[in-house]
Amino acid sequence: MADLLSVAKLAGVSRATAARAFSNPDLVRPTTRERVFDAAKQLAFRPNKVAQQLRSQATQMIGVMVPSLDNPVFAEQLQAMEVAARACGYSLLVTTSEYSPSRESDIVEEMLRQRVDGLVLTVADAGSSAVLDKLRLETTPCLLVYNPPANSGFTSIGVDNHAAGTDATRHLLALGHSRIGMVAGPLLQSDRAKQRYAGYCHAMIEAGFTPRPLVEMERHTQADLNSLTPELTGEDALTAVICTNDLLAISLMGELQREGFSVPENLSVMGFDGIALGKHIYPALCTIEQPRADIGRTAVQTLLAKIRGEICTPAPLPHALRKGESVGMPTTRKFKLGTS
Amino acid sequence: MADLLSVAKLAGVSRATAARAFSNPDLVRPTTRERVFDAAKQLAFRPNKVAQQLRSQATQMIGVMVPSLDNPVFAEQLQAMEVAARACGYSLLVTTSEYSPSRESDIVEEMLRQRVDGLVLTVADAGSSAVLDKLRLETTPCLLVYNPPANSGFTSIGVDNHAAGTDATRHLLALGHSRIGMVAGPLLQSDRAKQRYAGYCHAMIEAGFTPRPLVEMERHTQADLNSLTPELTGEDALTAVICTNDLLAISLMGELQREGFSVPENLSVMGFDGIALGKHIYPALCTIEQPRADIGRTAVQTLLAKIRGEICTPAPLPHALRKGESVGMPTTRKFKLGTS
DNA sequence: CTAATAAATGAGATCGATCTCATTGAATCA
DNA sequence: TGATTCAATGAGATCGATCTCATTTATTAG
Repeated sequence: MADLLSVAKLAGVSRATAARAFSNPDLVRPTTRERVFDAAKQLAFRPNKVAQQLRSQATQMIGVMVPSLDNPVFAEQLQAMEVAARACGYSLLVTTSEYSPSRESDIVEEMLRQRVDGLVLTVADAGSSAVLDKLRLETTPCLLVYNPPANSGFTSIGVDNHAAGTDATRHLLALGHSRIGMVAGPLLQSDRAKQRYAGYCHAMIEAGFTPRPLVEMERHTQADLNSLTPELTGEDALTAVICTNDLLAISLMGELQREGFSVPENLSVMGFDGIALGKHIYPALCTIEQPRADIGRTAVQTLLAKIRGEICTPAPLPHALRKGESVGMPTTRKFKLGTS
Repeated sequence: MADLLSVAKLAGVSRATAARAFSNPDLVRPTTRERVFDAAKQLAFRPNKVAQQLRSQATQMIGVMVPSLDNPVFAEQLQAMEVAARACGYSLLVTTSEYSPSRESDIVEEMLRQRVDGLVLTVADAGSSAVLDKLRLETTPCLLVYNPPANSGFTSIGVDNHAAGTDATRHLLALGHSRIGMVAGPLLQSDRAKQRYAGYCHAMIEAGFTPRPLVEMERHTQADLNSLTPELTGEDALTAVICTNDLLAISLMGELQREGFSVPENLSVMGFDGIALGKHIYPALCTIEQPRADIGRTAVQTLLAKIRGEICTPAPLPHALRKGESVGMPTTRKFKLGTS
């Protein structure tokens, strides 16, 4: 591939002049400039970013790490980040940790070697994370997304999970539910889930009810009806559940319907995240919508500000309750498992 | 950040020796090597990939362009690619074209400047694509995903869309359907959709029925019931529809149910792609499953082979029919729109 | 104990672009 | 016309790692 030197030779100028023709055209006499451009076109010259990056000590690349792109929450956030980054001339180096702390460390090390200008991470657990401990010692600007800011010492973009959990619960309480449960994925996903659960507890107690223990599913994104069965039978059977993410909620609804129960008549189901698909299924998923696009955009903008050396600590972004058909008033209609 | 030179100085050796201690340890006397490693640790030395890339003329980076990460098909493919690439020591530079041809060109140019070792693209229309015309003149290895290989002159990873369309249609025919329609997103998404439609026509004719025209929705991922209404009423109203992607199918099902119709009793709905969520909703989406993870993995492996200079033209990957509750036998149960 | 061979190391060039500083050339003024 | 100033350009260093080739040091053989 043609380099600047060959362009310069063909144009009969020095490398310096050829470089200037591109980076600082005003400093080059118009006729000379044109000769350089012509030469560049003839040779199909394409500037080498790697060389520019080495020289300028900046890559204009942002390293992004999310747990998994199989979950639309992260995919949709990434989509927004990509658009925002490209608009500012930055590229995204994308990796997935698959919720593995050791992979998290490897990935970040790799990205630092690549000299990304900044990092946007969603870690499994911001409370106790080897990567974050390591990053505290580094100078590369760094930002968390979705992870609660508490204790980590890092700037974090996301909603107030506690308040969101409270709001979700209050919504159900307002409809008359009192036997409300909460379902989460495996513990790994804990930090967000914990805060949401805390918010749930807060709302329950506030309303004079006793919070139930968090029910843990084995997978992040797939509900297992059996784990929930005990909570759905007996006198104080649940009338509503809140899932800590939408995929869990959607698959739970599916399982229920598949077993012959109906949502929300037998059980109201709420989700968390607000993935686009939730609106289109039937019954439409009632959920707490995180402004995913906003989060992605804000993450990029905040990080770029940090890279420029500006100090900025963005406020939590507003979440919103998205109503949906998956939640109704509590009914007396009894749940009879195994009768389908 | 400490560089090799400072490490070398601290260890009392030349840059060459310090470099060798890492890249070719056997050539360095053990005691010297240890001194270098110690110095590296003391200075928190972290090799600079940018410099290595410039020197070695290889970035170990793959440029990836997909239309949008809001569609789980692409997100899931990307997830698989990321895992496969990292396993081979490659990183992914990820971009989204948002189905815009001009953005496609910009992105590819950008990635070539970044000197990615190869490109994996899903273009809007492989038949008439400015990017592909440009890439034909380049030497950077390049690969299409999902785009049908026909005519483009590029290696392409994906399923046989024609055969898949035929299989989908035959499945419905076998259940007794004959009034089968097909629904697609806007024309942009044409190349895949067209082939699938052709497959549908093939199967219809083969069975002695007249294919219906392709119904186009305004959005890629959201069905609009009104556009379909004419096809659902009257004597020869459809009993089944095939959507050219799962999101379309899922939202169509939702719309139908929301209007008081039931799937599959009033209308059988099939999708195309096989996104993970389709299995969990109710009724579970009957669809043609593309081996997304396989596609991602194969794409990476094929591209890496190309980068190594090997010649390889992978066969189309096998698609599979995923049965689901969204498809049933045709019933005489009449469709009455506006009666809900 | 010296010559020959092998092992270990260093000096310097290279990848491609860009920045600083010096130099050339032209234009302006006295 | 000679001095002064500014525009235009070039030479060379730099970013950080690595490769080639030459040189030094250690090892073995004769």
